[in-house]
Amino acid sequence: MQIRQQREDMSKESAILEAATRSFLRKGFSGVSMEEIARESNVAKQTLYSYFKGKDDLFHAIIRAQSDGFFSTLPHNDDQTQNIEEFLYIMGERAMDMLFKRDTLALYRVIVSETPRFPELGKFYWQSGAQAFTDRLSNFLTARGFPKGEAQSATEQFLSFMFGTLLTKTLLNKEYHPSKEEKKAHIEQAVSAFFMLNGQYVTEKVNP
Amino acid sequence: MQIRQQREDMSKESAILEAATRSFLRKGFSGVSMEEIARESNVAKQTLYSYFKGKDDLFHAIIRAQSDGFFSTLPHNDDQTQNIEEFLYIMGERAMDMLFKRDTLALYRVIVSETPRFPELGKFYWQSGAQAFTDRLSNFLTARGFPKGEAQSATEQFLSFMFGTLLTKTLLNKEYHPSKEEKKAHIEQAVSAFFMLNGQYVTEKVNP
DNA sequence: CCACAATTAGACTGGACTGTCTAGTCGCAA
DNA sequence: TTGCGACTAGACAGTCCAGTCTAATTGTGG
Repeated sequence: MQIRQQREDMSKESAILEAATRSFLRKGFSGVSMEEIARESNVAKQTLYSYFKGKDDLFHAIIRAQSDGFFSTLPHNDDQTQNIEEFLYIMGERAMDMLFKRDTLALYRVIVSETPRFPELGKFYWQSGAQAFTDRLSNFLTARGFPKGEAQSATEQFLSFMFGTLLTKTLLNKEYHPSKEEKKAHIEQAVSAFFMLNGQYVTEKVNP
Repeated sequence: MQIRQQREDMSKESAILEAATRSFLRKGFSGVSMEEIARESNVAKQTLYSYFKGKDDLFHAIIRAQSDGFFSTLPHNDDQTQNIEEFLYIMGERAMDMLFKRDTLALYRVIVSETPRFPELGKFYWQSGAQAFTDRLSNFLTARGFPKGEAQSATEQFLSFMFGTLLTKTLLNKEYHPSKEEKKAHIEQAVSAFFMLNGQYVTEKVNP
Protein backbone atom coordinates (compact mmCIF):
# COMPACT_ATOMS: atom_id res chain seq x y z
CA MET A 1 0.00 0.00 0.00
CA GLN A 2 1.48 3.30 -1.02
CA ILE A 3 -0.13 5.19 1.84
CA ARG A 4 1.22 2.93 4.47
CA GLN A 5 4.63 3.08 2.88
CA GLN A 6 4.45 6.83 2.77
CA ARG A 7 4.15 6.88 6.55
CA GLU A 8 6.42 3.95 7.08
CA ASP A 9 7.92 5.25 10.29
CA MET A 10 4.71 6.61 11.74
CA SER A 11 2.71 4.13 13.75
CA LYS A 12 -1.04 4.04 13.33
CA GLU A 13 -1.37 5.34 16.82
CA SER A 14 0.60 8.49 16.26
CA ALA A 15 -1.17 9.12 12.97
CA ILE A 16 -4.45 8.94 14.88
CA LEU A 17 -3.19 11.18 17.64
CA GLU A 18 -1.95 13.74 15.19
CA ALA A 19 -5.16 13.93 13.21
CA ALA A 20 -7.30 13.89 16.32
CA THR A 21 -5.28 16.68 17.87
CA ARG A 22 -5.68 18.84 14.82
CA SER A 23 -9.42 18.21 14.68
CA PHE A 24 -10.18 18.58 18.38
CA LEU A 25 -8.23 21.82 18.62
CA ARG A 26 -9.96 23.23 15.60
CA LYS A 27 -13.51 22.14 16.32
CA GLY A 28 -13.79 21.13 19.95
CA PHE A 29 -15.00 17.88 21.40
CA SER A 30 -18.48 17.69 19.97
CA GLY A 31 -17.57 19.30 16.67
CA VAL A 32 -15.57 16.28 15.56
CA SER A 33 -16.76 12.80 14.65
CA MET A 34 -14.86 9.56 15.00
CA GLU A 35 -15.43 8.91 11.33
CA GLU A 36 -13.75 12.18 10.48
CA ILE A 37 -10.75 11.34 12.63
CA ALA A 38 -10.48 7.93 11.01
CA ARG A 39 -10.61 9.50 7.56
CA GLU A 40 -8.06 12.17 8.40
CA SER A 41 -5.60 9.70 9.82
CA ASN A 42 -5.98 7.22 6.92
CA VAL A 43 -7.10 4.51 9.26
CA ALA A 44 -10.19 2.37 9.49
CA LYS A 45 -12.74 3.22 12.13
CA GLN A 46 -12.20 -0.17 13.69
CA THR A 47 -8.51 0.58 14.20
CA LEU A 48 -9.47 3.74 16.03
CA TYR A 49 -11.51 1.67 18.43
CA SER A 50 -8.75 -0.87 18.86
CA TYR A 51 -6.39 1.85 20.09
CA PHE A 52 -8.88 3.84 22.11
CA LYS A 53 -11.92 2.74 24.05
CA GLY A 54 -14.07 5.51 22.66
CA LYS A 55 -14.27 9.18 21.88
CA ASP A 56 -13.89 10.27 25.51
CA ASP A 57 -10.81 8.16 25.88
CA LEU A 58 -9.23 9.56 22.74
CA PHE A 59 -10.06 13.10 23.82
CA HIS A 60 -8.46 12.51 27.20
CA ALA A 61 -5.30 11.19 25.58
CA ILE A 62 -5.08 14.18 23.26
CA ILE A 63 -5.61 16.80 25.91
CA ARG A 64 -3.18 15.28 28.35
CA ALA A 65 -0.53 14.91 25.67
CA GLN A 66 -1.00 18.53 24.65
CA SER A 67 -0.87 19.74 28.23
CA ASP A 68 2.33 17.80 28.73
CA GLY A 69 3.71 19.48 25.63
CA PHE A 70 2.72 22.81 27.10
CA PHE A 71 4.56 21.98 30.27
CA SER A 72 7.70 20.71 28.53
CA THR A 73 8.28 23.93 26.61
CA LEU A 74 8.35 25.99 29.79
CA PRO A 75 11.86 27.32 30.36
CA HIS A 76 14.01 25.26 32.75
CA ASN A 77 16.13 28.17 33.65
CA ASP A 78 17.92 27.43 36.87
CA ASP A 79 21.01 29.41 36.08
CA GLN A 80 21.67 31.12 39.36
CA THR A 81 23.97 33.69 37.81
CA GLN A 82 21.24 35.58 35.99
CA ASN A 83 19.85 38.66 37.62
CA ILE A 84 16.18 38.85 38.44
CA GLU A 85 15.27 41.31 35.74
CA GLU A 86 16.79 39.26 32.97
CA PHE A 87 15.29 36.09 34.34
CA LEU A 88 11.80 37.55 34.53
CA TYR A 89 12.10 38.90 31.06
CA ILE A 90 13.19 35.61 29.54
CA MET A 91 10.63 33.54 31.41
CA GLY A 92 7.94 36.03 30.49
CA GLU A 93 8.91 36.04 26.86
CA ARG A 94 8.82 32.29 26.54
CA ALA A 95 5.56 31.92 28.41
CA MET A 96 4.05 34.66 26.28
CA ASP A 97 5.19 33.08 23.02
CA MET A 98 3.90 29.72 24.10
CA LEU A 99 0.52 30.84 25.38
CA PHE A 100 -0.26 32.95 22.35
CA LYS A 101 0.42 30.31 19.75
CA ARG A 102 -2.72 29.42 17.84
CA ASP A 103 -2.70 25.84 19.07
CA THR A 104 -2.24 26.76 22.69
CA LEU A 105 -5.11 29.22 22.55
CA ALA A 106 -7.26 26.64 20.81
CA LEU A 107 -6.40 24.12 23.50
CA TYR A 108 -7.21 26.63 26.22
CA ARG A 109 -10.54 27.35 24.61
CA VAL A 110 -11.42 23.67 24.38
CA ILE A 111 -10.38 22.97 27.94
CA VAL A 112 -12.30 25.91 29.36
CA SER A 113 -15.42 24.78 27.60
CA GLU A 114 -15.05 21.11 28.51
CA THR A 115 -14.00 21.57 32.12
CA PRO A 116 -17.57 21.15 33.36
CA ARG A 117 -17.76 17.76 31.61
CA PHE A 118 -14.14 16.65 32.12
CA PRO A 119 -13.02 18.42 35.31
CA GLU A 120 -9.78 16.46 35.61
CA LEU A 121 -8.60 17.88 32.29
CA GLY A 122 -8.94 21.45 33.49
CA LYS A 123 -7.14 20.66 36.69
CA PHE A 124 -4.38 18.83 34.85
CA TYR A 125 -3.86 21.74 32.48
CA TRP A 126 -3.81 24.20 35.34
CA GLN A 127 -1.28 22.17 37.27
CA SER A 128 1.05 21.40 34.39
CA GLY A 129 0.80 24.93 33.00
CA ALA A 130 0.22 27.85 35.30
CA GLN A 131 1.04 26.01 38.50
CA ALA A 132 4.33 24.60 37.25
CA PHE A 133 5.38 27.95 35.86
CA THR A 134 4.50 29.72 39.10
CA ASP A 135 6.46 27.21 41.12
CA ARG A 136 9.62 27.64 39.09
CA LEU A 137 9.50 31.37 39.12
CA SER A 138 8.76 31.59 42.79
CA ASN A 139 11.50 29.10 43.63
CA PHE A 140 13.91 31.30 41.79
CA LEU A 141 12.76 34.32 43.73
CA THR A 142 12.97 32.49 47.02
CA ALA A 143 16.56 31.57 46.19
CA ARG A 144 17.18 35.27 45.61
CA GLY A 145 16.05 36.28 49.05
CA PHE A 146 12.31 36.71 48.71
CA PRO A 147 10.31 35.47 51.68
CA LYS A 148 8.35 32.35 50.71
CA GLY A 149 4.87 33.83 50.73
CA GLU A 150 5.92 36.98 48.92
CA ALA A 151 7.67 35.04 46.19
CA GLN A 152 4.48 33.15 45.51
CA SER A 153 2.21 36.16 45.37
CA ALA A 154 4.70 38.30 43.49
CA THR A 155 4.83 35.60 40.84
CA GLU A 156 1.07 35.41 40.54
CA GLN A 157 0.90 39.16 40.22
CA PHE A 158 3.54 39.08 37.54
CA LEU A 159 1.57 36.55 35.53
CA SER A 160 -1.69 38.39 36.00
CA PHE A 161 -0.04 41.53 34.81
CA MET A 162 1.39 40.01 31.69
CA PHE A 163 -1.59 37.99 30.60
CA GLY A 164 -4.74 39.31 32.25
CA THR A 165 -6.50 41.64 29.87
CA LEU A 166 -4.50 40.54 26.86
CA LEU A 167 -5.62 36.94 27.16
CA THR A 168 -9.26 37.83 27.62
CA LYS A 169 -9.17 40.21 24.69
CA THR A 170 -7.63 37.56 22.48
CA LEU A 171 -10.11 34.89 23.48
CA LEU A 172 -13.10 37.08 22.85
CA ASN A 173 -12.03 38.71 19.61
CA LYS A 174 -11.52 36.10 16.97
CA GLU A 175 -9.76 38.34 14.50
CA TYR A 176 -7.51 39.95 17.09
CA HIS A 177 -4.10 38.54 17.80
CA PRO A 178 -1.41 40.45 19.71
CA SER A 179 1.58 41.51 17.66
CA LYS A 180 5.20 40.93 18.63
CA GLU A 181 5.36 44.53 19.81
CA GLU A 182 2.27 44.30 21.97
CA LYS A 183 3.57 41.17 23.59
CA LYS A 184 6.92 42.75 24.21
CA ALA A 185 5.30 45.83 25.70
CA HIS A 186 3.26 43.69 28.07
CA ILE A 187 6.33 41.81 29.23
CA GLU A 188 8.23 45.00 29.85
CA GLN A 189 5.32 46.52 31.72
CA ALA A 190 5.05 43.43 33.86
CA VAL A 191 8.75 43.37 34.66
CA SER A 192 8.86 47.01 35.58
CA ALA A 193 5.71 46.70 37.66
CA PHE A 194 7.29 43.74 39.40
CA PHE A 195 10.16 45.90 40.60
CA MET A 196 7.95 48.77 41.63
CA LEU A 197 5.79 46.45 43.70
CA ASN A 198 8.52 44.23 45.13
CA GLY A 199 11.49 46.58 45.34
CA GLN A 200 11.88 46.02 49.03
CA TYR A 201 12.78 42.37 48.57
CA VAL A 202 15.26 42.92 45.77
CA THR A 203 18.79 43.18 47.08
CA GLU A 204 20.73 43.28 43.82
CA LYS A 205 21.03 46.47 41.81
CA VAL A 206 18.36 47.14 39.19
CA ASN A 207 18.54 49.05 35.94
CA PRO A 208 16.94 52.45 36.53
CA MET B 1 -55.20 25.53 30.74
CA GLN B 2 -53.83 25.57 34.23
CA ILE B 3 -50.24 25.91 33.09
CA ARG B 4 -50.89 28.96 31.02
CA GLN B 5 -52.84 30.48 33.89
CA GLN B 6 -50.00 29.75 36.23
CA ARG B 7 -47.74 31.99 34.12
CA GLU B 8 -50.46 34.42 33.19
CA ASP B 9 -48.22 37.47 33.12
CA MET B 10 -45.27 35.79 31.46
CA SER B 11 -45.32 35.88 27.71
CA LYS B 12 -44.38 32.78 25.78
CA GLU B 13 -41.32 34.55 24.57
CA SER B 14 -39.91 35.30 27.96
CA ALA B 15 -40.67 31.77 29.15
CA ILE B 16 -38.67 30.50 26.21
CA LEU B 17 -35.83 32.92 26.84
CA GLU B 18 -35.68 31.98 30.47
CA ALA B 19 -35.57 28.26 29.87
CA ALA B 20 -33.15 28.59 26.99
CA THR B 21 -30.83 30.76 29.04
CA ARG B 22 -30.75 28.25 31.85
CA SER B 23 -30.05 25.39 29.46
CA PHE B 24 -27.46 27.11 27.29
CA LEU B 25 -25.51 28.35 30.29
CA ARG B 26 -25.54 24.94 31.86
CA LYS B 27 -24.77 22.81 28.83
CA GLY B 28 -23.43 25.02 26.06
CA PHE B 29 -24.71 25.41 22.55
CA SER B 30 -24.45 21.85 21.31
CA GLY B 31 -25.40 20.28 24.62
CA VAL B 32 -28.98 21.49 24.38
CA SER B 33 -31.73 20.46 22.00
CA MET B 34 -34.63 22.53 20.80
CA GLU B 35 -36.98 19.85 22.06
CA GLU B 36 -35.52 20.20 25.52
CA ILE B 37 -35.98 23.96 25.47
CA ALA B 38 -39.56 23.58 24.33
CA ARG B 39 -40.26 21.10 27.10
CA GLU B 40 -38.60 23.25 29.77
CA SER B 41 -40.52 26.33 28.77
CA ASN B 42 -43.90 24.53 28.53
CA VAL B 43 -44.28 25.50 24.94
CA ALA B 44 -44.75 23.55 21.73
CA LYS B 45 -41.78 23.15 19.45
CA GLN B 46 -43.65 25.00 16.76
CA THR B 47 -44.06 28.03 18.99
CA LEU B 48 -40.31 28.07 19.51
CA TYR B 49 -39.89 28.30 15.76
CA SER B 50 -42.50 31.00 15.45
CA TYR B 51 -40.54 33.23 17.82
CA PHE B 52 -37.04 32.35 16.62
CA LYS B 53 -35.78 31.41 13.20
CA GLY B 54 -33.74 28.51 14.51
CA LYS B 55 -31.30 27.38 17.14
CA ASP B 56 -28.58 29.82 16.10
CA ASP B 57 -31.01 32.69 16.26
CA LEU B 58 -32.21 31.72 19.72
CA PHE B 59 -28.65 31.32 20.92
CA HIS B 60 -27.76 34.77 19.61
CA ALA B 61 -30.71 36.31 21.37
CA ILE B 62 -29.81 34.64 24.65
CA ILE B 63 -26.16 35.59 24.59
CA ARG B 64 -26.81 39.18 23.64
CA ALA B 65 -29.46 39.54 26.32
CA GLN B 66 -27.12 38.09 28.91
CA SER B 67 -24.28 40.32 27.81
CA ASP B 68 -26.57 43.31 28.07
CA GLY B 69 -27.44 42.20 31.57
CA PHE B 70 -23.76 42.00 32.34
CA PHE B 71 -23.32 45.53 31.08
CA SER B 72 -26.27 46.95 32.94
CA THR B 73 -25.08 45.83 36.36
CA LEU B 74 -21.80 47.66 35.97
CA PRO B 75 -21.68 50.56 38.40
CA HIS B 76 -22.69 53.93 36.96
CA ASN B 77 -20.71 55.80 39.45
CA ASP B 78 -20.10 59.30 38.21
CA ASP B 79 -20.09 60.92 41.60
CA GLN B 80 -17.19 63.31 41.23
CA THR B 81 -16.89 63.81 44.98
CA GLN B 82 -15.50 60.35 45.67
CA ASN B 83 -11.79 59.98 46.00
CA ILE B 84 -9.94 57.65 43.67
CA GLU B 85 -9.23 54.97 46.20
CA GLU B 86 -12.82 54.61 47.24
CA PHE B 87 -13.98 54.68 43.66
CA LEU B 88 -11.58 51.95 42.58
CA TYR B 89 -12.55 49.83 45.51
CA ILE B 90 -16.26 50.08 44.85
CA MET B 91 -15.95 49.54 41.11
CA GLY B 92 -13.65 46.62 41.71
CA GLU B 93 -15.95 45.07 44.22
CA ARG B 94 -18.95 45.21 41.97
CA ALA B 95 -17.10 43.95 38.94
CA MET B 96 -15.68 41.13 41.02
CA ASP B 97 -19.05 40.11 42.42
CA MET B 98 -20.58 40.21 38.98
CA LEU B 99 -17.88 38.29 37.15
CA PHE B 100 -17.67 35.53 39.72
CA LYS B 101 -21.33 34.73 39.84
CA ARG B 102 -22.00 31.21 38.60
CA ASP B 103 -24.06 32.41 35.66
CA THR B 104 -21.51 34.94 34.51
CA LEU B 105 -18.74 32.39 34.59
CA ALA B 106 -20.93 29.92 32.72
CA LEU B 107 -21.67 32.58 30.13
CA TYR B 108 -18.00 33.40 29.80
CA ARG B 109 -17.20 29.73 29.31
CA VAL B 110 -19.84 29.35 26.62
CA ILE B 111 -18.77 32.48 24.78
CA VAL B 112 -15.10 31.57 24.84
CA SER B 113 -15.87 28.19 23.38
CA GLU B 114 -18.30 29.49 20.75
CA THR B 115 -16.32 32.53 19.64
CA PRO B 116 -14.76 30.62 16.74
CA ARG B 117 -18.24 29.78 15.45
CA PHE B 118 -20.00 33.00 16.45
CA PRO B 119 -17.30 35.68 16.44
CA GLU B 120 -19.72 38.57 16.80
CA LEU B 121 -20.86 37.21 20.17
CA GLY B 122 -17.37 37.28 21.59
CA LYS B 123 -16.83 40.79 20.34
CA PHE B 124 -20.17 41.96 21.69
CA TYR B 125 -19.43 40.49 25.11
CA TRP B 126 -16.00 42.07 25.13
CA GLN B 127 -17.35 45.45 24.19
CA SER B 128 -20.30 45.52 26.54
CA GLY B 129 -18.31 44.03 29.40
CA ALA B 130 -14.62 44.70 29.67
CA GLN B 131 -14.55 47.57 27.21
CA ALA B 132 -17.42 49.47 28.80
CA PHE B 133 -15.99 49.00 32.25
CA THR B 134 -12.56 50.17 31.14
CA ASP B 135 -14.04 53.25 29.51
CA ARG B 136 -15.90 54.32 32.62
CA LEU B 137 -13.00 53.81 34.90
CA SER B 138 -10.57 55.55 32.64
CA ASN B 139 -12.93 58.48 32.09
CA PHE B 140 -13.09 58.90 35.82
CA LEU B 141 -9.31 58.90 36.04
CA THR B 142 -8.98 61.38 33.20
CA ALA B 143 -11.36 63.69 35.02
CA ARG B 144 -9.07 63.36 38.04
CA GLY B 145 -6.02 64.57 36.20
CA PHE B 146 -4.61 61.44 34.61
CA PRO B 147 -3.25 61.93 31.10
CA LYS B 148 -5.49 60.16 28.57
CA GLY B 149 -3.16 57.33 27.61
CA GLU B 150 -2.11 56.66 31.16
CA ALA B 151 -5.69 56.47 32.37
CA GLN B 152 -6.42 53.82 29.79
CA SER B 153 -3.42 51.65 30.55
CA ALA B 154 -3.67 52.13 34.30
CA THR B 155 -7.22 50.84 34.09
CA GLU B 156 -6.27 47.81 32.08
CA GLN B 157 -3.52 47.03 34.53
CA PHE B 158 -5.94 47.38 37.39
CA LEU B 159 -8.31 44.89 35.81
CA SER B 160 -5.53 42.46 34.95
CA PHE B 161 -4.35 42.62 38.47
CA MET B 162 -7.71 41.93 40.01
CA PHE B 163 -8.83 39.16 37.69
CA GLY B 164 -5.85 37.64 35.90
CA THR B 165 -4.77 34.53 37.71
CA LEU B 166 -7.94 34.28 39.76
CA LEU B 167 -10.15 34.02 36.69
CA THR B 168 -7.97 31.43 35.01
CA LYS B 169 -7.79 29.36 38.16
CA THR B 170 -11.54 29.43 38.53
CA LEU B 171 -12.21 28.49 34.93
CA LEU B 172 -9.84 25.53 35.02
CA ASN B 173 -10.75 24.12 38.41
CA LYS B 174 -14.36 23.11 38.47
CA GLU B 175 -14.59 22.64 42.20
CA TYR B 176 -12.73 25.82 43.05
CA HIS B 177 -14.57 29.05 43.64
CA PRO B 178 -13.00 32.10 45.28
CA SER B 179 -14.31 32.97 48.72
CA LYS B 180 -15.46 36.41 49.81
CA GLU B 181 -12.12 36.89 51.53
CA GLU B 182 -10.07 35.93 48.52
CA LYS B 183 -12.02 38.30 46.35
CA LYS B 184 -11.59 41.08 48.86
CA ALA B 185 -7.87 40.43 49.10
CA HIS B 186 -7.51 40.64 45.35
CA ILE B 187 -9.35 43.93 45.19
CA GLU B 188 -7.22 45.43 47.92
CA GLN B 189 -4.05 44.20 46.26
CA ALA B 190 -5.15 45.71 43.00
CA VAL B 191 -6.02 49.05 44.54
CA SER B 192 -2.77 49.31 46.41
CA ALA B 193 -0.79 48.25 43.35
CA PHE B 194 -2.64 50.91 41.41
CA PHE B 195 -1.30 53.62 43.67
CA MET B 196 2.20 52.25 43.74
CA LEU B 197 2.29 52.16 39.95
CA ASN B 198 0.48 55.41 39.25
CA GLY B 199 1.37 57.54 42.24
CA GLN B 200 2.84 60.28 40.07
CA TYR B 201 -0.54 61.06 38.53
CA VAL B 202 -2.47 61.13 41.78
CA THR B 203 -2.75 64.62 43.15
CA GLU B 204 -5.15 64.04 46.02
CA LYS B 205 -3.96 62.66 49.31
CA VAL B 206 -3.98 58.90 49.74
CA ASN B 207 -4.39 56.76 52.84
CA PRO B 208 -0.92 55.55 53.85
C1' DC C 1 -71.82 32.71 17.03
C1' DC C 2 -68.09 33.08 13.81
C1' DA C 3 -63.61 33.78 12.05
C1' DC C 4 -59.09 34.12 12.92
C1' DA C 5 -54.70 34.02 15.10
C1' DA C 6 -52.02 31.74 18.47
C1' DT C 7 -50.86 27.60 20.15
C1' DT C 8 -50.56 22.57 20.88
C1' DA C 9 -49.16 17.45 20.50
C1' DG C 10 -46.96 14.68 18.00
C1' DA C 11 -45.61 12.50 13.70
C1' DC C 12 -42.25 12.84 10.26
C1' DT C 13 -38.02 13.76 7.16
C1' DG C 14 -33.46 13.80 6.49
C1' DG C 15 -29.25 13.54 8.28
C1' DA C 16 -25.48 12.83 11.63
C1' DC C 17 -23.18 10.40 15.04
C1' DT C 18 -21.22 6.43 18.08
C1' DG C 19 -20.02 2.10 18.44
C1' DT C 20 -20.37 -2.80 16.58
C1' DC C 21 -20.15 -6.34 13.26
C1' DT C 22 -18.84 -8.85 9.10
C1' DA C 23 -16.15 -10.38 5.55
C1' DG C 24 -12.20 -9.98 3.51
C1' DT C 25 -7.06 -8.36 2.58
C1' DC C 26 -2.27 -8.12 3.61
C1' DG C 27 2.25 -9.18 5.32
C1' DC C 28 4.93 -11.99 7.98
C1' DA C 29 6.65 -15.80 10.70
C1' DA C 30 6.94 -20.66 11.38
C1' DT D 1 2.41 -22.91 2.31
C1' DT D 2 -0.28 -21.96 6.12
C1' DG D 3 -1.96 -19.61 9.93
C1' DC D 4 -2.33 -15.46 12.50
C1' DG D 5 -2.70 -10.83 13.86
C1' DA D 6 -3.14 -6.26 12.20
C1' DC D 7 -5.84 -3.85 9.36
C1' DT D 8 -9.60 -2.32 6.00
C1' DA D 9 -14.11 -1.03 3.77
C1' DG D 10 -18.39 -0.67 4.51
C1' DA D 11 -22.81 -1.99 6.32
C1' DC D 12 -25.55 -1.64 10.25
C1' DA D 13 -28.28 -0.81 14.73
C1' DG D 14 -29.61 2.45 17.73
C1' DT D 15 -29.97 7.08 19.11
C1' DC D 16 -30.43 11.86 18.63
C1' DC D 17 -31.48 16.19 16.61
C1' DA D 18 -33.11 20.40 13.61
C1' DG D 19 -36.64 21.79 11.36
C1' DT D 20 -41.29 20.95 8.96
C1' DC D 21 -45.94 19.53 8.71
C1' DT D 22 -50.69 18.32 10.06
C1' DA D 23 -54.70 18.34 12.49
C1' DA D 24 -56.85 19.83 16.33
C1' DT D 25 -57.81 23.17 20.27
C1' DT D 26 -58.36 27.51 22.45
C1' DG D 27 -59.26 32.35 23.33
C1' DT D 28 -60.72 36.67 21.49
C1' DG D 29 -62.59 40.42 18.90
C1' DG D 30 -66.31 41.50 15.86
